[in-house]
Amino acid sequence: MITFKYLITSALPYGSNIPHLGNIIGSVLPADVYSRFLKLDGKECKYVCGTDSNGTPIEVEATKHKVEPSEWVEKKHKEIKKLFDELNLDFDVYSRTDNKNHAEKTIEIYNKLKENGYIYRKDIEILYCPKCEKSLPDRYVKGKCPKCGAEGAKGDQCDECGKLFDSPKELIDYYCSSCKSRPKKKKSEHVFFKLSELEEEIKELLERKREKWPKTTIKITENLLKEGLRDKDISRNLKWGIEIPDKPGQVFYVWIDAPIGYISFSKEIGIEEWWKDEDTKLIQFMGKDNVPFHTVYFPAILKGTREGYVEPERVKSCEFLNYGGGQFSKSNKVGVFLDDAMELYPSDYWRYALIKMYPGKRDREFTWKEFRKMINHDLNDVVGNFVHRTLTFTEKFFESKVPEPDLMERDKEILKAIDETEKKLRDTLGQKMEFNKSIDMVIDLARKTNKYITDEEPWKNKERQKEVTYTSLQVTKALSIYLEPFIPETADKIKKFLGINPEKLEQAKERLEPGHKIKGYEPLFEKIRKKEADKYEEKFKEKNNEKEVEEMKKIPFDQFKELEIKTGKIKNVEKIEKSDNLYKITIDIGKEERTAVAGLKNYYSQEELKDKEVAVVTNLEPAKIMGVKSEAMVLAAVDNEKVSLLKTDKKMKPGTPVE
RNA sequence: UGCGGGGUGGAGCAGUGGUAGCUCGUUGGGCUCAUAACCCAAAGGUCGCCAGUUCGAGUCUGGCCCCCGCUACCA
Repeated sequence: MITFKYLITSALPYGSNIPHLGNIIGSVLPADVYSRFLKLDGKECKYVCGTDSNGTPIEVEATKHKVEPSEWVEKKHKEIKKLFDELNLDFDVYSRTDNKNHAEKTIEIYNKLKENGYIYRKDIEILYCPKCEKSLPDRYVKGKCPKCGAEGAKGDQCDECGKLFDSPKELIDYYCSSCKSRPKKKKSEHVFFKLSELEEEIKELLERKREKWPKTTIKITENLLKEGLRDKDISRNLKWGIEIPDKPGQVFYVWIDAPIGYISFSKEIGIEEWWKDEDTKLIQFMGKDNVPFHTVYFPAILKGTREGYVEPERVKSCEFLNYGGGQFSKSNKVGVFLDDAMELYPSDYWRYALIKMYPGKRDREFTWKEFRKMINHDLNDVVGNFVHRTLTFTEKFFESKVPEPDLMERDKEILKAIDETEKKLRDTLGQKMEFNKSIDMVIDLARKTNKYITDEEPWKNKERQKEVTYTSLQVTKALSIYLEPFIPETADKIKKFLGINPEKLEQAKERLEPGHKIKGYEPLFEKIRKKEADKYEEKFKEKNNEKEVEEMKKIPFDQFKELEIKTGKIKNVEKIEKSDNLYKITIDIGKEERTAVAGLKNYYSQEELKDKEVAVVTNLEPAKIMGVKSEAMVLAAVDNEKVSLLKTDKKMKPGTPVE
């Protein structure tokens, strides 16, 4: 019989900040539950993970805090590791991608790809910020969205209207997001990976795994393949990252090196060869946004080495857990983060609630109300109280010893339910990875037994005391085992109460011997009061607002002076074809006339605008918007619903400077 | 724009052709061993809308309306 090796990975937490609840339930927690379950079932299983320590956001975050990226990552990595420890995530290795071992592995794989002809170079045009002295990835360029006119649209996509940009240069008045100055265009030679040549192999991979991967994973991958795979730019003009050996000054794109972390971390614990062992089952956990990297890019890279790496057996992706009507956001700090969480409640509270909320099928919302309900009702009332009453019976009726029963049909039914729960667990958790359902099965066992106790009334029916106590104790023991993958601290507590130390899933079927003495007990959980939950709801709402204020950046006066603002008189207004909101406006600014493209159509009619005297920025770099060259920018007060042009309150000559 | 997911009693969800279910909440009752807990019962749904297939549809088909997500660096 083949003994499979189970290699569990979860998407690497990104080291720019502390993960939030969404990050936890998306990857590290389900992977932990799963690997704990496999280990409990006696499988050979390793869970590898680590901090993704490279890339721009970390560099940006470090700069913001005036430290070196290495220092920043060092700090965050330690914090994250400590928090994960508190959450009882049972990694076999939790490393990081900014160590030597990882860099070597990445370079080794890159060299293999190069040997096999999958690497080439090409010139591309990038944006470079002279002030920050660095090139800007799309997301770090901001500007006004040419479609909806929203300010602060990111270079890859406008958050307001969803418009996608091929290049951040499509933005009106684009600027560097960190220093607000105007980036310059620059040519740069980049390294490309011939992903297109591996398209067929990836398609074959998908076909092979069609039965095994979950539906969402398949869909996302199919979608990607439908559009056809394009070669991938794998280099970045950054300092912080793994330097490309034959391309000094450039580092690997983080998504190239990050998944390689799974391999390099495995190496650290001496199981690198699992990656080329056909008996290895690679099981990967991640949020849905990470799927392409695990079903397409990473497998393509591994295939490109021609070294027989294993394919992912299962790629479990999860939908998003949202907060306050939107997504949790690392960059905007919306929602509850792991450090907040661990300060407030015990690890098992979070583990339980998050698993229950596991967004397997659709996005879900984290609410404090629901959190409180889950803890108070499921954990406290059902599990906690069940264990407590069972142990009380044992103490009161039988001097803390397991009684010798004379089992009736009803008792046997409950005992049978213990064994059935194991089967259900294997199915819902082991096979189907339905996290929320699987923990429900376990809680149900306690629920069912609670009902049985109430029906049998052992406090009244003295002749039934033995059987009911015996049976409830067996259930309690089973719970201490079944709960372990989900809420290990609680499971351990119950084991201590009972004075046992089972380590395998099958042991749930072995009964506690009559005469066995229990060690003692205390309440397992404490309820969350309504006031408390309400307070936190308020608190984490406020947090948002603070953040917005923080984002307001001060600029030196000199920078302001660089802007040339003048009064101008609108001469002519034309609609721009195919545009929802744009006008082409001709403005008299004194010595000359300028053309401006402005998003005003939804707010002003052509007639209203004509002959208006307005404030105009006249020294912006011209930008082409919807095919029209815009050489000036009309200033206006902008709200979500209203837009009001700025104009002088006395009559001024067109072209008068504004200071 | 394209793609995906979803719309089931007050809330959160399960349910892929055969009497509409679970947890919470509400109301009433039981019990009093236990952490004001536990147990029972009731009320509450024309399963988003329309048309079709079928002996029979929440479940299949077509159209429509809403919500949400993804669209290649937020799990």
